[in-house]
Amino acid sequence: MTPFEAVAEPARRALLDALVDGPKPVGALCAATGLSQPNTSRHLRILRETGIVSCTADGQRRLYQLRPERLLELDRWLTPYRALWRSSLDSLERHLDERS
Amino acid sequence: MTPFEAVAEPARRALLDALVDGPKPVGALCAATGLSQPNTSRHLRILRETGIVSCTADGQRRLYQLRPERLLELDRWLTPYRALWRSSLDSLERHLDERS
DNA sequence: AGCTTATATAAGCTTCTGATTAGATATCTG
DNA sequence: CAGATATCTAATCAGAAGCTTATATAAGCT
Repeated sequence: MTPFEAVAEPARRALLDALVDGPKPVGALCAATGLSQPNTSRHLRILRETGIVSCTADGQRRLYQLRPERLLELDRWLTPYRALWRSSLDSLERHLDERS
Repeated sequence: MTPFEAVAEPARRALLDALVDGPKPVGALCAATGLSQPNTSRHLRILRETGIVSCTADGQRRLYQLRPERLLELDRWLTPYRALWRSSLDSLERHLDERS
């Protein structure tokens, strides 16, 4: 799965957002997102197979951790569009400047 | 539809990529992407309803144009992750520095 | 007006995706 | 070992999404 598709699902974005401040076990992710446990596991698996998170066993729990490198693909894809909206911001600024 | 979902579809990314260098009519977008005409129209409609492209009539054709502002949402969402992968790049650099 | 080109829409089909329920596996604790 | 806890997997189902074919609309041309 592409990172684009992985991140398109709101539940998965919620999981990722919950992982920004460090690794967490599945239970904590259920609590943070309100997803059912099986559903959490399913989405975590998708994220894991996409390479966006990794997981390490910790006794009876599994700690999930962000592996943000793959999100670089999103960032790279955005690059040409960034240039565009910068230029539209610029023209907005020019417009405002002209009016002031 | 969120920009995340809009951009998750490869066909729609292809359409957007084809629009980076300026507005184009539907026919040109079909040719550029290899999508069938009805399919192109369908995806363009989704992009239009999401606010990522706009369209203006030009005689019998319709010129589609990027409206990249909504993609800013993607960029903003990426922000915290950017910080993370920067720090992992930093630690990679430190690692390489130590070895040199 | 009649024909052609450009685009949009509708119907139908198939495939995919997400949620739930139930059950399996493994670890911990007493 | 028995029971409890944490997590994963499988089965099932409903709804969404994409593609194709066929048709409609509208603008241009002769």
